[in-house]
Amino acid sequence: MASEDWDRRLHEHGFRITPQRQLVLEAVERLQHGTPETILVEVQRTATGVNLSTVYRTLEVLESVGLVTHAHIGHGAPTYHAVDEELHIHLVCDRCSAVASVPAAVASTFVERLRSEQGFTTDISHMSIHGHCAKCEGKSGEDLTDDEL
Amino acid sequence: MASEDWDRRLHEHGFRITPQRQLVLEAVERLQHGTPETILVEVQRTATGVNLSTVYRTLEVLESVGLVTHAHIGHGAPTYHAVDEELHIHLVCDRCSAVASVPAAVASTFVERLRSEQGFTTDISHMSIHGHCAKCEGKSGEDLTDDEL
DNA sequence: GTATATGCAAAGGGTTTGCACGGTT
DNA sequence: AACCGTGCAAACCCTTTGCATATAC
Repeated sequence: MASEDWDRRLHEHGFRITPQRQLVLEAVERLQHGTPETILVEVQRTATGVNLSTVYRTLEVLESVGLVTHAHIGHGAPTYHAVDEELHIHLVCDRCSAVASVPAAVASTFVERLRSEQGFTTDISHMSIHGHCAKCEGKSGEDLTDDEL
Repeated sequence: MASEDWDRRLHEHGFRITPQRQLVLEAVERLQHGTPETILVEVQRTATGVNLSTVYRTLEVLESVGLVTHAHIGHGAPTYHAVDEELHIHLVCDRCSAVASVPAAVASTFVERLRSEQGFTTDISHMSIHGHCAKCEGKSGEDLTDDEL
Protein backbone atom coordinates (compact mmCIF):
# COMPACT_ATOMS: atom_id res chain seq x y z
CA MET A 1 0.00 0.00 0.00
CA ALA A 2 1.54 3.28 -1.06
CA SER A 3 1.60 5.87 1.69
CA GLU A 4 -0.57 8.28 -0.29
CA ASP A 5 -3.30 5.66 -0.36
CA TRP A 6 -4.17 5.52 3.30
CA ASP A 7 -6.56 8.45 3.33
CA ARG A 8 -8.22 7.42 0.11
CA ARG A 9 -8.65 3.97 1.57
CA LEU A 10 -10.40 5.29 4.64
CA HIS A 11 -12.49 7.66 2.59
CA GLU A 12 -13.72 4.96 0.24
CA HIS A 13 -15.06 3.05 3.20
CA GLY A 14 -16.91 6.05 4.56
CA PHE A 15 -14.48 6.85 7.34
CA ARG A 16 -13.19 10.31 8.10
CA ILE A 17 -9.61 11.40 7.93
CA THR A 18 -8.32 12.37 11.36
CA PRO A 19 -4.91 13.09 12.82
CA GLN A 20 -5.33 10.17 15.22
CA ARG A 21 -5.87 7.70 12.38
CA GLN A 22 -2.84 8.95 10.55
CA LEU A 23 -0.69 8.87 13.67
CA VAL A 24 -1.75 5.35 14.63
CA LEU A 25 -1.10 4.04 11.15
CA GLU A 26 2.33 5.68 11.06
CA ALA A 27 3.13 4.28 14.49
CA VAL A 28 2.24 0.76 13.34
CA GLU A 29 4.42 1.15 10.27
CA ARG A 30 7.32 2.42 12.33
CA LEU A 31 7.08 -0.19 15.07
CA GLN A 32 6.55 -3.15 12.73
CA HIS A 33 5.35 -5.21 15.70
CA GLY A 34 3.23 -3.12 18.02
CA THR A 35 0.70 -3.82 20.76
CA PRO A 36 -2.07 -1.29 21.42
CA GLU A 37 -0.09 -0.11 24.41
CA THR A 38 3.23 0.37 22.57
CA ILE A 39 1.38 1.99 19.68
CA LEU A 40 -0.15 4.45 22.11
CA VAL A 41 3.26 5.34 23.48
CA GLU A 42 4.61 5.84 19.99
CA VAL A 43 1.66 8.02 19.02
CA GLN A 44 2.06 10.07 22.18
CA ARG A 45 5.58 11.02 21.20
CA THR A 46 3.83 13.29 18.71
CA ALA A 47 0.44 13.90 20.27
CA THR A 48 0.27 13.44 24.02
CA GLY A 49 -3.47 13.81 24.28
CA VAL A 50 -4.39 10.67 22.38
CA ASN A 51 -6.28 8.08 24.39
CA LEU A 52 -5.87 4.30 24.57
CA SER A 53 -9.49 3.70 23.64
CA THR A 54 -8.93 5.75 20.51
CA VAL A 55 -6.02 3.50 19.61
CA TYR A 56 -8.25 0.44 19.98
CA ARG A 57 -11.04 1.95 17.92
CA THR A 58 -8.60 3.19 15.32
CA LEU A 59 -6.86 -0.14 14.94
CA GLU A 60 -10.25 -1.74 14.41
CA VAL A 61 -11.03 0.76 11.67
CA LEU A 62 -7.61 0.44 10.02
CA GLU A 63 -7.93 -3.32 10.07
CA SER A 64 -11.43 -3.24 8.59
CA VAL A 65 -10.19 -1.25 5.59
CA GLY A 66 -7.16 -3.47 5.15
CA LEU A 67 -4.39 -1.13 6.26
CA VAL A 68 -3.23 -3.21 9.23
CA THR A 69 -3.50 -6.78 10.47
CA HIS A 70 -2.88 -8.42 13.80
CA ALA A 71 -1.56 -11.68 15.18
CA HIS A 72 -1.52 -13.21 18.65
CA ILE A 73 2.00 -14.10 19.56
CA GLY A 74 1.64 -14.41 23.32
CA HIS A 75 -0.77 -14.54 26.18
CA GLY A 76 -1.26 -10.86 26.24
CA ALA A 77 -2.03 -8.09 23.84
CA PRO A 78 -2.16 -8.74 20.09
CA THR A 79 0.56 -7.51 17.76
CA TYR A 80 -0.29 -5.21 14.87
CA HIS A 81 1.47 -4.93 11.52
CA ALA A 82 1.10 -2.64 8.55
CA VAL A 83 -0.12 -4.60 5.55
CA ASP A 84 2.70 -3.35 3.35
CA GLU A 85 5.29 -5.12 5.46
CA GLU A 86 6.61 -8.31 4.02
CA LEU A 87 4.10 -11.05 4.70
CA HIS A 88 5.45 -13.24 7.49
CA ILE A 89 4.46 -15.73 10.13
CA HIS A 90 5.60 -15.84 13.73
CA LEU A 91 7.37 -18.72 15.39
CA VAL A 92 6.97 -18.28 19.12
CA CYS A 93 9.23 -20.12 21.55
CA ASP A 94 7.27 -21.08 24.63
CA ARG A 95 10.47 -21.59 26.58
CA CYS A 96 12.37 -18.35 26.05
CA SER A 97 9.60 -16.25 24.47
CA ALA A 98 11.70 -15.50 21.42
CA VAL A 99 9.60 -14.59 18.39
CA ALA A 100 11.02 -15.28 14.94
CA SER A 101 9.43 -13.74 11.86
CA VAL A 102 9.86 -16.01 8.88
CA PRO A 103 8.69 -15.42 5.30
CA ALA A 104 5.15 -16.59 4.66
CA ALA A 105 6.50 -18.73 1.87
CA VAL A 106 7.46 -21.49 4.31
CA ALA A 107 3.76 -22.03 4.90
CA SER A 108 2.60 -21.86 1.31
CA THR A 109 2.25 -25.58 0.62
CA PHE A 110 0.54 -26.06 3.97
CA VAL A 111 -1.86 -23.23 3.22
CA GLU A 112 -2.56 -24.70 -0.19
CA ARG A 113 -3.23 -28.06 1.37
CA LEU A 114 -5.74 -26.56 3.80
CA ARG A 115 -7.49 -24.95 0.87
CA SER A 116 -7.68 -28.05 -1.29
CA GLU A 117 -8.34 -30.62 1.44
CA GLN A 118 -10.40 -28.60 3.88
CA GLY A 119 -11.79 -25.76 1.79
CA PHE A 120 -10.19 -23.44 4.32
CA THR A 121 -8.69 -20.07 3.35
CA THR A 122 -5.87 -19.24 5.74
CA ASP A 123 -5.18 -15.76 7.03
CA ILE A 124 -1.43 -16.08 6.81
CA SER A 125 -0.60 -12.80 8.52
CA HIS A 126 -2.52 -14.04 11.55
CA MET A 127 -0.58 -17.27 11.85
CA SER A 128 1.47 -17.83 14.99
CA ILE A 129 3.13 -21.15 15.56
CA HIS A 130 4.09 -22.16 19.08
CA GLY A 131 6.81 -24.54 20.12
CA HIS A 132 10.49 -24.45 20.95
CA CYS A 133 13.24 -22.64 19.14
CA ALA A 134 16.48 -24.39 18.25
CA LYS A 135 18.26 -22.93 21.27
CA CYS A 136 15.65 -24.20 23.72
CA GLU A 137 14.98 -27.58 22.18
CA GLY A 138 16.18 -30.23 24.59
CA LYS A 139 15.89 -28.09 27.67
CA SER A 140 13.41 -29.38 30.20
CA GLY A 141 10.19 -27.57 30.87
CA GLU A 142 11.61 -26.53 34.21
CA ASP A 143 13.90 -23.83 32.88
CA LEU A 144 11.04 -21.63 31.87
CA THR A 145 12.05 -18.05 32.33
CA ASP A 146 9.05 -16.34 30.94
CA ASP A 147 5.37 -16.10 30.33
CA GLU A 148 4.00 -19.11 28.56
CA LEU A 149 1.22 -19.10 26.07
CA MET B 1 -2.58 -42.01 28.67
CA ALA B 2 -4.47 -44.79 30.42
CA SER B 3 -6.96 -43.54 32.98
CA GLU B 4 -5.23 -45.37 35.81
CA ASP B 5 -2.11 -43.38 35.08
CA TRP B 6 -3.29 -39.95 36.04
CA ASP B 7 -2.64 -40.21 39.74
CA ARG B 8 0.71 -41.87 39.25
CA ARG B 9 1.61 -39.10 36.87
CA LEU B 10 0.84 -36.42 39.40
CA HIS B 11 2.56 -38.32 42.14
CA GLU B 12 5.77 -38.74 40.17
CA HIS B 13 5.99 -35.01 39.80
CA GLY B 14 5.54 -34.41 43.50
CA PHE B 15 1.93 -33.29 43.33
CA ARG B 16 -0.78 -34.53 45.65
CA ILE B 17 -3.84 -36.43 44.58
CA THR B 18 -6.96 -34.42 45.27
CA PRO B 19 -10.62 -34.76 44.31
CA GLN B 20 -10.42 -31.42 42.53
CA ARG B 21 -7.60 -32.59 40.28
CA GLN B 22 -9.43 -35.75 39.40
CA LEU B 23 -12.65 -33.89 38.69
CA VAL B 24 -11.00 -31.26 36.53
CA LEU B 25 -9.18 -33.89 34.49
CA GLU B 26 -12.36 -35.88 34.01
CA ALA B 27 -14.22 -32.74 32.99
CA VAL B 28 -11.60 -31.94 30.36
CA GLU B 29 -11.81 -35.47 29.00
CA ARG B 30 -15.59 -35.33 28.85
CA LEU B 31 -15.81 -31.88 27.29
CA GLN B 32 -13.05 -32.44 24.73
CA HIS B 33 -12.90 -28.67 24.17
CA GLY B 34 -13.29 -26.80 27.42
CA THR B 35 -12.52 -23.31 28.66
CA PRO B 36 -11.73 -22.76 32.34
CA GLU B 37 -15.26 -21.48 32.78
CA THR B 38 -17.00 -24.42 31.09
CA ILE B 39 -14.72 -26.83 32.92
CA LEU B 40 -15.77 -25.24 36.20
CA VAL B 41 -19.43 -25.70 35.33
CA GLU B 42 -18.82 -29.32 34.42
CA VAL B 43 -16.91 -29.94 37.65
CA GLN B 44 -19.64 -28.27 39.66
CA ARG B 45 -22.18 -30.77 38.41
CA THR B 46 -20.42 -33.14 40.80
CA ALA B 47 -18.90 -30.83 43.38
CA THR B 48 -20.54 -27.46 43.72
CA GLY B 49 -17.96 -26.03 46.07
CA VAL B 50 -15.06 -25.98 43.63
CA ASN B 51 -13.68 -22.56 42.85
CA LEU B 52 -12.64 -21.01 39.53
CA SER B 53 -9.18 -20.21 40.82
CA THR B 54 -8.75 -23.87 41.69
CA VAL B 55 -9.63 -24.77 38.12
CA TYR B 56 -6.95 -22.39 36.85
CA ARG B 57 -4.34 -23.72 39.24
CA THR B 58 -5.31 -27.30 38.52
CA LEU B 59 -5.14 -26.88 34.75
CA GLU B 60 -1.69 -25.44 35.17
CA VAL B 61 -0.61 -28.47 37.18
CA LEU B 62 -2.23 -30.96 34.81
CA GLU B 63 -0.56 -29.28 31.87
CA SER B 64 2.83 -29.27 33.56
CA VAL B 65 2.70 -33.03 34.03
CA GLY B 66 1.46 -33.60 30.50
CA LEU B 67 -2.12 -34.64 31.15
CA VAL B 68 -3.77 -31.75 29.31
CA THR B 69 -2.82 -29.17 26.69
CA HIS B 70 -4.39 -25.94 25.59
CA ALA B 71 -4.85 -23.94 22.42
CA HIS B 72 -6.12 -20.44 21.71
CA ILE B 73 -8.96 -20.57 19.28
CA GLY B 74 -10.51 -17.18 19.85
CA HIS B 75 -10.11 -13.84 21.53
CA GLY B 76 -11.18 -15.12 24.86
CA ALA B 77 -10.39 -18.00 27.13
CA PRO B 78 -8.10 -20.82 25.98
CA THR B 79 -9.44 -24.26 25.18
CA TYR B 80 -8.15 -27.31 27.05
CA HIS B 81 -7.85 -30.87 25.76
CA ALA B 82 -6.90 -34.15 27.35
CA VAL B 83 -3.67 -35.42 25.89
CA ASP B 84 -5.15 -38.80 25.03
CA GLU B 85 -7.52 -37.27 22.53
CA GLU B 86 -6.52 -37.66 18.93
CA LEU B 87 -3.93 -35.02 18.13
CA HIS B 88 -5.59 -32.33 16.08
CA ILE B 89 -5.29 -28.72 14.99
CA HIS B 90 -8.01 -26.09 14.91
CA LEU B 91 -9.18 -24.19 11.87
CA VAL B 92 -10.97 -21.11 13.11
CA CYS B 93 -13.30 -19.18 10.83
CA ASP B 94 -13.05 -15.48 11.59
CA ARG B 95 -16.35 -14.82 9.84
CA CYS B 96 -18.72 -17.30 11.46
CA SER B 97 -16.56 -18.45 14.38
CA ALA B 98 -16.84 -22.08 13.37
CA VAL B 99 -13.99 -24.21 14.67
CA ALA B 100 -13.00 -27.32 12.76
CA SER B 101 -10.76 -29.93 14.32
CA VAL B 102 -8.66 -31.66 11.71
CA PRO B 103 -6.11 -34.43 12.18
CA ALA B 104 -2.63 -33.17 12.96
CA ALA B 105 -1.40 -35.13 9.98
CA VAL B 106 -2.39 -32.34 7.59
CA ALA B 107 0.33 -30.23 9.20
CA SER B 108 3.04 -32.88 9.32
CA THR B 109 5.02 -31.79 6.29
CA PHE B 110 4.76 -28.17 7.37
CA VAL B 111 5.95 -29.05 10.86
CA GLU B 112 8.81 -31.04 9.39
CA ARG B 113 9.76 -28.12 7.22
CA LEU B 114 9.86 -25.77 10.21
CA ARG B 115 12.13 -28.22 11.95
CA SER B 116 14.56 -28.68 9.09
CA GLU B 117 14.61 -25.12 7.77
CA GLN B 118 14.15 -23.14 10.97
CA GLY B 119 15.24 -25.55 13.69
CA PHE B 120 11.84 -24.97 15.24
CA THR B 121 9.94 -27.70 17.08
CA THR B 122 6.23 -27.10 16.71
CA ASP B 123 3.73 -27.70 19.48
CA ILE B 124 1.08 -29.16 17.22
CA SER B 125 -1.69 -29.38 19.82
CA HIS B 126 -1.34 -25.64 20.31
CA MET B 127 -1.77 -24.79 16.65
CA SER B 128 -4.77 -22.71 15.65
CA ILE B 129 -5.11 -21.48 12.11
CA HIS B 130 -7.31 -18.50 11.40
CA GLY B 131 -9.05 -17.66 8.17
CA HIS B 132 -12.35 -18.37 6.44
CA CYS B 133 -14.18 -21.65 6.21
CA ALA B 134 -15.55 -22.87 2.89
CA LYS B 135 -19.03 -21.58 3.72
CA CYS B 136 -17.84 -18.08 4.44
CA GLU B 137 -15.27 -17.72 1.71
CA GLY B 138 -16.43 -15.05 -0.68
CA LYS B 139 -18.64 -13.27 1.80
CA SER B 140 -17.61 -9.72 2.50
CA GLY B 141 -16.16 -8.70 5.81
CA GLU B 142 -19.39 -6.89 6.54
CA ASP B 143 -21.46 -9.97 7.36
CA LEU B 144 -19.55 -10.64 10.50
CA THR B 145 -21.89 -12.08 13.06
CA ASP B 146 -19.49 -12.85 15.82
CA ASP B 147 -16.43 -12.12 17.84
CA GLU B 148 -13.36 -11.85 15.73
CA LEU B 149 -9.93 -12.91 16.72
C1' DG C 1 2.52 -32.86 62.06
C1' DT C 2 3.87 -30.46 58.05
C1' DA C 3 3.69 -28.89 53.63
C1' DT C 4 0.67 -28.42 49.93
C1' DA C 5 -3.98 -27.33 48.01
C1' DT C 6 -8.16 -24.95 48.29
C1' DG C 7 -11.70 -21.23 48.83
C1' DC C 8 -12.49 -16.66 48.98
C1' DA C 9 -11.99 -11.97 47.88
C1' DA C 10 -9.37 -8.53 46.05
C1' DA C 11 -6.35 -6.93 42.51
C1' DG C 12 -4.52 -6.96 37.91
C1' DG C 13 -4.04 -6.73 32.68
C1' DG C 14 -6.31 -6.01 28.52
C1' DT C 15 -10.41 -4.38 26.18
C1' DT C 16 -14.98 -2.35 25.50
C1' DT C 17 -18.63 0.94 26.22
C1' DG C 18 -21.69 5.20 27.43
C1' DC C 19 -21.71 9.70 27.15
C1' DA C 20 -20.77 14.54 26.29
C1' DC C 21 -17.76 17.36 23.68
C1' DG C 22 -15.19 18.54 19.58
C1' DG C 23 -13.82 18.07 14.75
C1' DT C 24 -14.59 16.57 9.84
C1' DT C 25 -17.41 16.79 6.14
C1' DA D 1 -25.49 22.00 10.53
C1' DA D 2 -25.19 17.02 10.96
C1' DC D 3 -22.78 13.30 12.08
C1' DC D 4 -18.74 10.90 13.15
C1' DG D 5 -14.71 10.52 16.10
C1' DT D 6 -12.51 11.41 20.47
C1' DG D 7 -11.45 11.73 25.47
C1' DC D 8 -12.65 10.28 29.74
C1' DA D 9 -14.24 7.19 33.16
C1' DA D 10 -16.54 3.29 34.29
C1' DA D 11 -17.48 -1.38 33.33
C1' DC D 12 -16.15 -5.82 31.60
C1' DC D 13 -13.87 -10.33 30.92
C1' DC D 14 -10.29 -13.30 32.00
C1' DT D 15 -6.66 -14.46 35.08
C1' DT D 16 -3.61 -14.13 39.08
C1' DT D 17 -2.52 -13.48 43.87
C1' DG D 18 -2.58 -13.06 49.24
C1' DC D 19 -4.09 -15.10 52.95
C1' DA D 20 -6.41 -18.14 56.25
C1' DT D 21 -8.25 -22.69 56.45
C1' DA D 22 -8.50 -27.46 55.21
C1' DT D 23 -6.43 -31.69 53.52
C1' DA D 24 -3.09 -35.18 51.62
C1' DC D 25 0.78 -37.20 52.93
